[in-house]
Amino acid sequence: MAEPSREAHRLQTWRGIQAAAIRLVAERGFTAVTVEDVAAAAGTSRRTFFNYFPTKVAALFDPDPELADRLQELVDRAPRTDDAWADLCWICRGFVIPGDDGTLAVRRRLVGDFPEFTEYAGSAHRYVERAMATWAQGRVPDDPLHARLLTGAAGAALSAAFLTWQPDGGTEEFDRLLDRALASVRVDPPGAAQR
Amino acid sequence: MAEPSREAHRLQTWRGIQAAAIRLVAERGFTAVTVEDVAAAAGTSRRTFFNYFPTKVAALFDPDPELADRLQELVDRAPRTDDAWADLCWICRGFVIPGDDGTLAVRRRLVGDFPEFTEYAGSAHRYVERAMATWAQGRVPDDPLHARLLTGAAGAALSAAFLTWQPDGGTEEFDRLLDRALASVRVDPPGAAQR
DNA sequence: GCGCGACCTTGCACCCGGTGCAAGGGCGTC
DNA sequence: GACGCCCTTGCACCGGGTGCAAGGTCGCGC
Repeated sequence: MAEPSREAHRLQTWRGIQAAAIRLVAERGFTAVTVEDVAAAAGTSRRTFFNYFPTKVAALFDPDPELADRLQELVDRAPRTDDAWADLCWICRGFVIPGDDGTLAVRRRLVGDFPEFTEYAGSAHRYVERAMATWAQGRVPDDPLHARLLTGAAGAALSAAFLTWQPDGGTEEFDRLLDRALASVRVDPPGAAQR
Repeated sequence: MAEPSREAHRLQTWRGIQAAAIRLVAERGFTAVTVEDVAAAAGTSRRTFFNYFPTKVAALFDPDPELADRLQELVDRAPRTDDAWADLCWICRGFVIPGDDGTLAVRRRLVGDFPEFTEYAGSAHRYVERAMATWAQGRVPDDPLHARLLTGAAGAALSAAFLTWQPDGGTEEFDRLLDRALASVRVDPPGAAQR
């Protein structure tokens, strides 16, 4: 209703497809759902599906465009202390909490119900890792090893917390798990003395 | 020559296919080479290719069976101190050095020449991560978060070192890079006090 | 109001990775 | 020498992903 004004309409179909994808996959499992099924359920064509999402997994895990914008802002607002790892942890903590309207739990349940998915869990948050990667590259441009370690370790913490988390109450809340995960990992600059 | 004795013959075709795959991909790039090309170059059929390798990437990155055995031995021989992270680092260091007959460099060059590959670099050493994952699970069975952090962080160190390394002399040797990477990351048990 | 251009949708044809099946051939064994 | 196992291969098929071209719709300037 009202006039969707193109851009709004586009966002609407985007969400329609993602919703359909998540629903169907949650019902039948990833492999048992074809792109065609999803497209049909969303009321569009197969070809249109690929106009919106480059791959089948993307339809499940790509972030809502509005959320993606907020993530970018978050990265831009990140603190810049002497401790790059601490700064990155700050970003990580910010990533999840604000935008969560339950989709995180849905995805976690997906992974739980269909183990085939665990391998996607990594690539799942690829967009997050990409954002962190560019951040790290800008942060320590003269030390690529350090930069890669930072994003890699943060990614490891994120996915460890995500996989350990049980949204239906078996464990602590996700943010607490993530805190613990981040707290038990340290990435020091190459020259620093450890322990 | 001699009588290949079935098992030996099998190993031989396995290596033939992997060699063909690596060679072709190094020449033309991953996407420009089809499974059919590889099979033909290895003197077998497309179908046979899939008898040996489950996926196209696997043909490039699956470890030589003999090497895989050695890796398993390595994991079994791993030390068991109070410091799980240190033990895991020991395993990591052992992973690469012994088996390296240049294939590591070849693969690194592949990734360098065809950026499309960087995303495979992670899954590339998936078998290593799998080995580490089962190790970690046995090592800290009561703390899944910690177990996942261990393998995740180790994986991050491995792939950071791998991606930073330039086999043609631009940087330090791979094992030194890996040492530095492992040294600058710490994973402590959840309860421990940091810093 | 008209017309034009940009964008969006869709169908179609195609490529290629991956799998099940079933037939055929070679090697090892009893 | 015969039987059985494994290995190979072709064939047919599914499904993900892409290029292309036609048609429709929205928005905008005139």
